[in-house]
Amino acid sequence: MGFAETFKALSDPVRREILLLLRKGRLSAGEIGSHFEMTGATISYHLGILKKADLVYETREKNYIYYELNTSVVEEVMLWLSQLKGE
Amino acid sequence: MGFAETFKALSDPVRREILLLLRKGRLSAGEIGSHFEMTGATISYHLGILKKADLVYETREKNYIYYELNTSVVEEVMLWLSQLKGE
DNA sequence: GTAGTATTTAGAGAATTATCGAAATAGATG
DNA sequence: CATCTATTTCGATAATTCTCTAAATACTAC
Repeated sequence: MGFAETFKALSDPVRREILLLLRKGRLSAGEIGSHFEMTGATISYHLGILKKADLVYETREKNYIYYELNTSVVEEVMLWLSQLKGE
Repeated sequence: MGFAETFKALSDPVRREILLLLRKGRLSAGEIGSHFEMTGATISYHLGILKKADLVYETREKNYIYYELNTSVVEEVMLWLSQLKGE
């Protein structure tokens, strides 16, 4: 939705790391979790925040939920930032 | 320093608003504060965070402390974000 | 339907953050 | 130096955030 949610979502190092992981393509919640020393519940919490910020979206398949980057919101953030420099 | 501090600094709506105010040029702490319904102490707290994140710098003059945008860090943030999209 | 795997939701505690009022610092001016 | 203005720092509190464990949901496969 608004920038508030997006910037908030980007402000956590775990969530930024998740976004970086997703650069190479979609991953299931479990695969994402395996990169961190945290419970699945905590990862799910972070994924929920990223999802609410529209930074990722999910696709359900079989037993899994796959997460994928949504770069269009990244663009919007960059646009917001660009108004700080020059113009 | 690191992105952690910068993104954290950007994650608060008051601080983002302060950055927008500074687009038009430097402002004293008091002038910045006059745009918000908060005590000077709180504004000072936010300015401290922006300063630590290198998003603003201060110049002291007379009785005042003026704050000014530091756009170079904004560039770095945009660079970080750009790695999420493309390539 | 039962059992098993993947993930989320709920509830709770610890840590961090935003805010305030009051006191402290810095500089200007009489 | 005494006082006034601008700003920050301190100590405390309320709110938010991150993390966990345990329980719930969703889907698969037998």
